[in-house]
Order: sequence, then C-alpha cells, then structure tokens
Amino acid sequence: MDHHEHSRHDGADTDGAPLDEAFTPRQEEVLEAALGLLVEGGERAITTAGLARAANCSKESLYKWFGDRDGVLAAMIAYQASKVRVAVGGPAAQRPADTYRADLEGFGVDLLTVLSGPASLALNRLAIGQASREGSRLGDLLVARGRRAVSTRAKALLEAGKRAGHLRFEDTQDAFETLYGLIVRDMHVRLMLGEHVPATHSDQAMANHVAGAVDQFFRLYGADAKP
Amino acid sequence: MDHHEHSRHDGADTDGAPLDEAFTPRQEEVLEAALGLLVEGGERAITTAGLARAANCSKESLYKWFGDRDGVLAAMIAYQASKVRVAVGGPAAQRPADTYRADLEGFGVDLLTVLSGPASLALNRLAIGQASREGSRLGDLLVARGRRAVSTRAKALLEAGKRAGHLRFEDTQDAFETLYGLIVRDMHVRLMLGEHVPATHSDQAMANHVAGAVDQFFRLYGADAKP
DNA sequence: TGCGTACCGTACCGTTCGGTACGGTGTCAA
DNA sequence: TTGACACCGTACCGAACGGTACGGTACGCA
Repeated sequence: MDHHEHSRHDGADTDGAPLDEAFTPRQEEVLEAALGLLVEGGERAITTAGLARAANCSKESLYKWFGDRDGVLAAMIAYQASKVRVAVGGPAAQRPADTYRADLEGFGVDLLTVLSGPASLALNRLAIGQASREGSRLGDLLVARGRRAVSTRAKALLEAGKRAGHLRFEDTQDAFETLYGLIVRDMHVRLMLGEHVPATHSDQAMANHVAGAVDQFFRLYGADAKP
Repeated sequence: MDHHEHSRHDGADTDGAPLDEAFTPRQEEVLEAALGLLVEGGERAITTAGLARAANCSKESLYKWFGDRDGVLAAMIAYQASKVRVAVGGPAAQRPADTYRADLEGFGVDLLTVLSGPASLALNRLAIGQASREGSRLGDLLVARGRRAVSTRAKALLEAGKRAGHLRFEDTQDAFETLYGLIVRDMHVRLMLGEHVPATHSDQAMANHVAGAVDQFFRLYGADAKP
C-alpha cells in the first residue's frame, strides 16, 4: 500500500513516531492545497470535488491515497504536524540569567506566533469541530502531534533553567502549564472564535506581552521566590 | 424533557442588551431540544428535519420562528446565554482576607465548572467551527453573551478586593486575564478537543487546582507583593 | 356556528456532496 | 510495439439536507 521508498526523511527522527506514514511529493502537494482551502473557507470548503479541482488531481486518486474524506482530514493534520518538526531545544548549556530569560521569552513569542498562525487556527478549528463526532480521533492526533512538540521543548527549557539555578520547582509539567497560562491566557480560544487579539498582531505587542508574562513566571518560579 | 417554567425576563437586565429577543415557552422547548442534539452529536446533528422530529414541531414553525438554520444556531447561543445569567457578584462588602480568598476560589470553581460543562463545550465547539465562515457572527455572539458575564463578575470581585486592601494592581482587565490564565491554563482548548482533563472531573480535584491558582495569583497581585 | 390563527405532520423539490466507474494520457520497461 | 502502471478529467449515482407547500387539527373569539 504505502511504499515510502523515496521519502527523504528530513531531520533526525529518532524518537520512534507512532504512525509515520510518509507522503509522496504529489500527496504533499494535494495536502498543501487542502490546507489552503481549509484556511480560506473552513471545513465545509474541503469537498472531494473541490479539493480535486484545486489540486489538479482526480477524486479517484484522493480515495486511493487517503481512503475517504476523513482520511484526508487526518492526513492534513499529520502533514502539518510533520512540517512543524521544530528543533527540540538547544544543547541546554549553562547560560547566564539574562540570556536564559531571553530564551524563555523567545519560546513564548514562538508559541504565540504558532498559535495565532492561520494554519494552526484552521487545523484547531477543524479538530474541535470534529471532536463531537464519536470515533473521531482528530483531536487526539492534533494534541499528540502538535502539543507534544511544544511541550517537550518547553519542559526541556524549564529543566535546564532549574539545573542552572535560575528556576525552582518540583513538578515540571505544572510549571510548564503555568507558564502556558500566563502567556496564552484565553487568547487561543478568542482567536479561534474569530476575535481580534491585539497582543498577537504586531511583533512589538507580542514581545511586550510575553515579557510581562515571563516576568510573572519568574516571580512565581524564580530561584529567589518564596516557597 | 424538562420544561423549566417560562421565566420571561428574569433578572434585572439594565445594561442595554443589544438584541434581546425573548423566546416563547414553546420556542424555548425547541431550543432545549436543539441543545440536546448539539451536545450529543455536534453541529451536524442539528438538521431541520431532525430538530423538528426531536422537538415535535414542524419545519415550517422552525423557519417561521428562527428564519433559517443559522437563525436556529444563533438562537441557541442567545438562549443558553440567557440561562447562565448568573448573579453578577455580591454587594462587594468589605470582607476579611480569608473569606475574600474563598470568594476568589469560588469564582474559579464556578468558572471551571461552566467551561467544562457539556452545553458550554458544545456551544463553543459550534461557534468555533462556524468562525471560519465569513459573515458568521456566532463567535461574537458567544463572546458577547457568555464571556462578558464572567468578565464583569470577576472584575467587580477584583476591584472589591483592591478597595478592601487585599489586592494591588493597576489594570483590572490585565489582572483578570492573568487570573483566568492561571486557573484555566489550556484546559478549555483541551476539553474542546475531546481530551480528558483530570482537574475538571471531581470537585475535589477542581478545588485543589483552583486553590493553587489563587495562591499564585495572590503572590502576583497580593497587597504584600513586590512591585 | 363560523372564522382566523397557530401549529403539526408529511410530502415534495432542487442542490450538494461522498463515493464509484469509465475512458483517455503519459511513462517506463521488456 | 506491447503491456502494465499511475494518474487525470468527467460523468454518474444514491443519500442527505435546506427550504417550501399543503392538508389537517386544536383553540380562541365574535
């Protein structure tokens, strides 16, 4: 069925991904077109005929490659997640306090940038819209593929800061979720609802907000914080 | 099916709601049935024929009352929001520190309870799924109807705490959003994606989490916090 | 008694969409 | 040249859905 012979495996994928069905270049083109349709018109814009027309392929090929329409949606999420295979943190070397703070702020800006991106918003809207349907694992797929990446990167960053003496905490997961809450607040939901969120519009506003959030985070988890 | 008594215009609605189309008891029954369909099967379960069958009404009446299918969806959000017309905070009397802290925790528990409720999740999923369609104001409707209530209640609570000397902050909106982030984190999104979130399952777990979040909030905005 | 109103249940129509089938084209290998 | 293969474009089908129309029924009112 899936002959992944000429899939040039970019990036070191050594952490044993669960179901890594590599897509052929042609399939990636089709999925890219599907992403475009989704971003522009939402889930209802992803019709088999419309996608075939937009991608210059036949409906027969769609069903051969992805099984059915739900397979196309799942493949879109898997494909998009494979694109965001970010470098999972640096070597976590010892860094002075101010540069480590900049690292945290960089993570926060990256996080907000990803979350407010049109593709991410469209995929999240898709998965949430499908979450009610029983037997739909798009939500799990999205959280497994997308969130895991940012989570591992952030937790590595936090533990590096702990080892370097910049931070003090017991539960890494708890510290990460607090940082997430301080940075994102309810912006993600409001963005998905279509609202304008000023703090995500300009890089300047985003940097200002993240700086404040990281400041609060240090007051809660800094090495010189109260127990 | 529970037809709670037709309480038209309960609560003092003095803040000039934009479009407050009161529904007749029969219409509320239909909207209640629509809510049930939505919670169980998502947006696709709301078909005109299916709703008419579930509510024992005719399609003709649906179109007479709500205009078209989108009108039904909008009416569902307006109706649900009208049900959650919570008492907008107490008299904000001077309260000692420990009881004020309990007030904040009560707000947090209420917030998490509402957000994790099946009806709220279904409505939010609906609004988010429709947010991509141009000219759909369901998201605005939801945020205007639902979020405004919790926001005003929380901000009144925060300013009361400030006047009582328990809190110190400049920007009320900013303080509220920080509190929201500390309490909710990314649970709302994860719940909407269909994930299991332990902190929302038992009242005990919820209370524990909220207590920790309020603790963090006091360390950031308490009267004895650093500048 | 008759009439208007509001409503229910059903039948109907046009459209859209998921999914399948078929003919035609380019390519590679023997 | 011949065949196998992968693919495109189009046509087609059945089902589901939004929306409309019509007949029938209960109730209030003059």
